Amino acid sequence: MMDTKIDEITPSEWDLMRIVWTKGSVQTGELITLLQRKRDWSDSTIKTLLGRLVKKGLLATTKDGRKFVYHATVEETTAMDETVSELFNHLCAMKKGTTLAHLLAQTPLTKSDIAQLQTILAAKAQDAPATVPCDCLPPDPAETEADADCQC
Amino acid sequence: MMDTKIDEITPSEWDLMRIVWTKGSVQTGELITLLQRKRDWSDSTIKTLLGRLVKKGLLATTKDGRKFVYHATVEETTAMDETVSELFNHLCAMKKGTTLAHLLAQTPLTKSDIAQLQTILAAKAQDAPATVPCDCLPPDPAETEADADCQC
DNA sequence: GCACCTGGTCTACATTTGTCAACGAAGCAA
DNA sequence: TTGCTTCGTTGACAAATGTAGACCAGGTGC
Repeated sequence: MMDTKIDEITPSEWDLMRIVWTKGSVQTGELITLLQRKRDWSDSTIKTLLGRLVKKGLLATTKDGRKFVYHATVEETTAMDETVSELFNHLCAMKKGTTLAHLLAQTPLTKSDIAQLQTILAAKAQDAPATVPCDCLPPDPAETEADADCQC
Repeated sequence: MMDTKIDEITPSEWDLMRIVWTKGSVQTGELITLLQRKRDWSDSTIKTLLGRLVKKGLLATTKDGRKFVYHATVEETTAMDETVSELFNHLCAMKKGTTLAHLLAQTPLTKSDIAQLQTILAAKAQDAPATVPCDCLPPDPAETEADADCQC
């Protein structure tokens, strides 16, 4: 049961995937044309990437005559969510709030996106803690629950 | 002019950096002790990573007697902001809102983080657009501003 | 029917990342 | 002072990534 490792999409692969997601399904030729408007890659390079994505299980193919038609096996939003969550997991818990603020400020959002975010925040505000401790230092097995060293 | 490529911190390096950021400055020994509580790495591995981080310009050293004391050359929040922004830059503009919602929902935030985010959203709500178009397809040079194909 | 495209597969090679072991110099402890 | 410990430096090697050429097979145009 080939579990697609969504969180291992490389930067180059994102460019490919985005085209596939947006078009729904594509054939090599079209993909190459589109991608070459953005990236200065040779046909070969794109074909290689395509092959690797199929091997990784992120793209699947169906035969159309003798050609392949590629389509994504995961939703774009799922991939985005997982990738972003994965990154956040590696960051200091205490500073995520600030980072999110930075991110929100610079991301173009629609009115309805904003409304949705506001709803979520309002709900979280209910039982939000006063502090979220830094989790950058691995816990000392020989230490009682007092986060001795963290200078955050 | 050695510009530190913040956005090229590898997962392993994040673990190292977080300790340095949190402690302010560390010596090899302490760093190794702390990291080994979390990662099953040999001393060698950690020393190599340390060396690479110095070479990348993310860590700087000052001599304390004959040992080195390592300290970060960029702030943790700066690194977090840049890395996260960088990732977001590769994602579909139209779907960022949903991804942010997902992220906000699952990230522990303090009351003041939430308040800050709410302020930002309130401000953005003022002149937020009704839609943010998908930017996954590279623009066709021969096409007039009509995003013909985007099925988003 | 033959020459050409188009697209799939293989091989290739440099760089980066994940992991280490080995070596050498500088202190500290006895 | 002699040896153990600590730390910095090198070299190494496998896997992943970025990038591309070569080659082969099935259609298409004429």
